[in-house]
Amino acid sequence: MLKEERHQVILNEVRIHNKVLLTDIAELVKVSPDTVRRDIKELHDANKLKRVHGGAISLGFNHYNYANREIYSLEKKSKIAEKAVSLLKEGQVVLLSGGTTNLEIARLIPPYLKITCFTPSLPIAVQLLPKPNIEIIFIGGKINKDSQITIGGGPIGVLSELKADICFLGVNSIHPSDGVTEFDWEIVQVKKAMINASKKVVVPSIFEKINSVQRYKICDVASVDILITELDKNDPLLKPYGKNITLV
Amino acid sequence: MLKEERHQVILNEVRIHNKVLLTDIAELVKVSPDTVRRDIKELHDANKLKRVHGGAISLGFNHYNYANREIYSLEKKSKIAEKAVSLLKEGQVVLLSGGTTNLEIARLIPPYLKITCFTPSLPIAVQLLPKPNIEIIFIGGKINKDSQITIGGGPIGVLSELKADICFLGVNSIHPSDGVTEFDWEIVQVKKAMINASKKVVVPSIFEKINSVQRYKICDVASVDILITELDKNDPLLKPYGKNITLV
DNA sequence: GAAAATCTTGCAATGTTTTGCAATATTTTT
DNA sequence: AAAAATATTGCAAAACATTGCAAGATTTTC
Repeated sequence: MLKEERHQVILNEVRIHNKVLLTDIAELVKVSPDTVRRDIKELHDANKLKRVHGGAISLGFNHYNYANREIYSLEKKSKIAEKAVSLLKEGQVVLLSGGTTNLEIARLIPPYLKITCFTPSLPIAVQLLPKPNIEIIFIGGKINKDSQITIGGGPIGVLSELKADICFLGVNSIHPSDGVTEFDWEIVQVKKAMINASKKVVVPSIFEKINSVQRYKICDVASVDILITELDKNDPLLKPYGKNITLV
Repeated sequence: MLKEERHQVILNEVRIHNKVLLTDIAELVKVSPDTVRRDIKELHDANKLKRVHGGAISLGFNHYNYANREIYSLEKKSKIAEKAVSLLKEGQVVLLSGGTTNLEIARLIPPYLKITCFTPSLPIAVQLLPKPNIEIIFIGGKINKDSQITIGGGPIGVLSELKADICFLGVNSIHPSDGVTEFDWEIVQVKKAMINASKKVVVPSIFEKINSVQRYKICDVASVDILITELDKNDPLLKPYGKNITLV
């Protein structure tokens, strides 16, 4: 049995039971306890579980990692969010996907601006709550705990009946020829529905972190109307995107 | 059982009851009192709880940040929420309306209990988020900023297709002859839909505050299966409710 | 493609942590 | 102040972890 396979077995057990006993795994996959120990040590170092005397337990119990996931890039994020907010006009129907950049946008939306915001993101809804002039419509469904957005048929159904003026689509990866991609299949489905549900698609993203390709495709670059980054719109790095996209 | 697990059990008990008896834990997890003592000592050193003679208490417990009256009502609320949580069984589909008592229930749901929670309440969804075994379905729609729950056709539509095992219905007023009443018409509609969407309706409420009548009617007392209050179930004040309702 | 370097795994010797018990001290209750 | 409950301490057995090592597998280098 390959090491990778054992790792998957261990992580799966942790996922199901929130813990594993070292001896149980050793017996289950028929290797020495030493090997399992080394496996657990590796997974611990990779921050996939917490190694403890006698086995390992799930990280899950105290994970509030969403809030402080990427503090260092906050400044760039604010810059992007400011540009994004400047696109908003009174009376618009705005669709906000999840993600920390969109959360920052939500934070910066002026409280006196009368708009309607649709979102499947729990933190974004909470962020918008105190702004008196913003009408919030939460797109309900099953909550994905990693991304803290709703996924599945529910949200997709709601989105199919919506045509928002503008959509801020938080993305993990964008590439001139491979388009917008994502690593979670269910999130891809929601984001596809969001694109269909909007007249205009805006991607606000830290350029440094997004010029990459992930497993599943959301859409072509051509489906994106506006790309907002921390860079100047004339920056040569953005040249490959310039033909079909408005840069901000 | 791993040491880390015991620690989680202890912290969870402290979270729920604001205190633990050393002997109770020893019996619960079936180890010697000495071991529990050592566990509590460790958790104390890690500043997770306060070690005291005979067991441990919650850190926040003696902070007089609240007015006395609020602490008083918080205690009642916790008492009610504890009773409510004890009704839950693994695998159930649970419907939680909004309100502070239900928020307290959400707080006390053990993180290792595998249940599915439907809720239209933003704070309750956020409260449930870190509990790894709970599947959260947010009932989407337009958010009412006062109550922080979704209202209108969206939620009512979703609820019409649901049959939950149990519904915790937060209420403002209940009266033996006038039934359950509410002052906001839109919230009434959602709560009516919740009652229809559940096999069993539980009303958890501070008795002192609810024995009153408001503008709009949600349902008769007969539609409520279980009434949970801070009072003993044999308290004469509850007598008028006793005929059709199980008191807890 | 062969040799060298690296990685993986199980074993054994040694070190550490965990746990329950018993004897003794301290605190709380009556 | 005595009785009861809880804490502390030291100890020993068991469980678990660490380290170094060697045999075999895999990858890299030439």
